[in-house]
Amino acid sequence: MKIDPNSSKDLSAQIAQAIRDAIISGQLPVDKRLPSEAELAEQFDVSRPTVREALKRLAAQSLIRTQRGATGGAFVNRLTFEDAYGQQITTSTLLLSMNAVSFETACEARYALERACAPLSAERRGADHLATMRAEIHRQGQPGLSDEAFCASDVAFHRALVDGAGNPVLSYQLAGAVEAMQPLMNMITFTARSREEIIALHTSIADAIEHAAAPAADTALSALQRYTVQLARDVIAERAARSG
Amino acid sequence: MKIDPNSSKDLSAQIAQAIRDAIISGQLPVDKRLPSEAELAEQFDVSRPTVREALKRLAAQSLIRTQRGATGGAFVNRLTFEDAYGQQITTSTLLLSMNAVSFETACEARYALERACAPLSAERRGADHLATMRAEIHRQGQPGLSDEAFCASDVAFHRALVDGAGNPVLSYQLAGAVEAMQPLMNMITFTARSREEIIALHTSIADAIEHAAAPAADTALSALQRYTVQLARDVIAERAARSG
DNA sequence: CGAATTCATTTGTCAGACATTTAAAAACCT
DNA sequence: AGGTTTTTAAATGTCTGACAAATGAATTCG
Repeated sequence: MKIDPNSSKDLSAQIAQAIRDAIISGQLPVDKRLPSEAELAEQFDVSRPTVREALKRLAAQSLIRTQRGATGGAFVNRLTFEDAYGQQITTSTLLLSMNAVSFETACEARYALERACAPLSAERRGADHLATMRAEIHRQGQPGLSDEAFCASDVAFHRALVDGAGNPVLSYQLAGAVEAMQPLMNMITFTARSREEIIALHTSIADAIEHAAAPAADTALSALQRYTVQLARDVIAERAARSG
Repeated sequence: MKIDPNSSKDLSAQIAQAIRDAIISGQLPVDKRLPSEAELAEQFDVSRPTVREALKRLAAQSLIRTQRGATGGAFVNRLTFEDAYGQQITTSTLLLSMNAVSFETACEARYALERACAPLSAERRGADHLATMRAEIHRQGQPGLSDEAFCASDVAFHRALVDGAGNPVLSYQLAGAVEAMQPLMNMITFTARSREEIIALHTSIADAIEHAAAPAADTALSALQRYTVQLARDVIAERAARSG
């Protein structure tokens, strides 16, 4: 393999891309051991620190894992759904916080995706998913629950709804949408009144899922979306009034 | 800032996490310049190569960018939707190829999400989105089109449908689902007969979007999903018969 | 034969050096 | 004085060489 030393990119970036391409194309199968750092350095005709920087780039994307010792080295990592969840959540969170995405836009995307899961969840959810939803609703009604705990419970409720669809690819896609919204949601659920309303809507959703009533679930989710957006508008308007 | 040299993790991983947390929490705003590598090395009490490995990890996630020269350094990067698309596509592709996700599961997730976009797209799509969809349908009918080109056109068609919803967060989420399916789709669209059927369904979808007929779009998308799944089943069955 | 030890391999970390890029400061010429 | 060229300083990019630490395998010893 060869690397262009006159490219605009770093050597380590080029090497990382070359290895990444080999992994994506299947040339390097899962659990395959890469050559040692010294061997890679010789193959690419660069120094070991440069190879190491390339490997760290790949490790940051969970594409490889490394092990020390005699039989150690860098191995192609099987990307698990859990790894992917984490990356998706980090990326989605930063995307929303850094790009001035309006609350309504984020909310619309989230509920559109969630409504897509609802019919599948109504059809297939297990007893455990329903039990989780009920338990989280109960927790949300506890007096003295902090805003952070309420939002975490809210996330858990919606995760259970999504997981009920029994499709890990969908769960992965939704993880980012649901969890990345949490910081934004934190701003608008600080009054006791809004909690009551949200709990009532959650109950409607759980009822619909329990009775495999997909249209009712869709209706309740739409209502929750409308209510959430309205709350956000009120909060923003009140803030503007107070500061203006 | 301090780092635990006895942790199970690499020093560079710990340092990367510390800086990542600072970015996510907002302590380090967009375009803020990080201390120089030499200063970071002193602050964390490690060597410069270790700091560099940490920075490369962050660069791999598009969290920072670096610039050489007198006023250069590492800057907190604004994560663009485009960057996020790319990461999402890479992650989704590997997730599907490494985890023995069934074609049907992936297909279900993709069409569930796409059907979630369709009503919004029917309501809001611009003339450009519709024009793109029509142009791609026309291309798909050209004789002598390679399988790869047909699939690329298929992706472009569905991207236009999704982008028509006018919600960048949705487009971002769907990018992974649609593009990651392309390698899988490549396997099943190699006969002229299947192309005709797919083109007919694409036309139904475009018609529905043009006339803001959300239910019709949903029906056509469902039909396309069913047809795709059936094609995949046939292809798999035929392969089993030929090899068995 | 089994347990302890040695050994070789590989990643993790460090120190120091030089190359390259870049913008600002200084010097210079008109 | 003004504009151009040169110099300089600061920062990242890369290399060399070395040592530490972990780990499995080979070896030695009881």
